[in-house]
Amino acid sequence: MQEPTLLLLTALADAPRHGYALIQEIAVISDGRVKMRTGTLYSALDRLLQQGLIQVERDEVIDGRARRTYALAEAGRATLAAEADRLRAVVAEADRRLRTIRPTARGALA
Amino acid sequence: MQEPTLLLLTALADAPRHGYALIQEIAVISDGRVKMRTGTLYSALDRLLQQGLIQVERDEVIDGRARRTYALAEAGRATLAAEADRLRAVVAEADRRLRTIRPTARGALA
DNA sequence: ACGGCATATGCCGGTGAGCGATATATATCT
DNA sequence: AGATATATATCGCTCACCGGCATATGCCGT
Repeated sequence: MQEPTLLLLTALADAPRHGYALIQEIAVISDGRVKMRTGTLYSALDRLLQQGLIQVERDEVIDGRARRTYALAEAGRATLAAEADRLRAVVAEADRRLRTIRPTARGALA
Repeated sequence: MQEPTLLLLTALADAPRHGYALIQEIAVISDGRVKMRTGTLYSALDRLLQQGLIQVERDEVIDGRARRTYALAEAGRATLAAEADRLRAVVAEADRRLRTIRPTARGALA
């Protein structure tokens, strides 16, 4: 799973949201660093629907504009939790190794 | 940055290693879940060299077999640290949201 | 009245990482 | 002799991501 997908599932974890709201939510989550393009968003939503990780919550028309709201499915919830666990482990390992004194690297302290 | 790349940089964070050793080290880091293919490995190493994130530590011949050892460059160390920070934040956010009671989801408590 | 911005969804083509397969070569173990 | 481990390298396919484009409405400022 790549980061845009991870961010999408994360953005849906606490509440259902529609496409445009997801773009804004992801900007907030990533502290403004990630501005997801609609090409990425809607193709990812299609894919995640296909995989059963998310589901369509409802279709509405607000002020003449179509709005489709997506919700995280149970499978998506489980997938996100598993992915978070895996990444947490890798990040912890990276931190541990970055703090290690490097035995043979040029210019190492030891 | 995708996960194989993250794992490669992590595997080089504590000590320089050659290609084949990296495959094994990544299997250890990922608790046996990731068996990196040589196609992924060597093309990634080429790319990371190109980007200046890693460097060639030395070339040797051990028991008649060529062996090229790679080391994490300073830029790679910084990149890995930054990536770890970013991922840690996203994972924390995912955890927080997964623990949140969902306001409007079907069957939600509230 | 008109331009620009925000809201909102959707498609299309290019790029590039990842991956499976394949090739090559040596040493060791059975 | 054959299988397994060590070790590097290349090739072509696929697919997620991304930039760009298209479409449409509502709102705000001038």
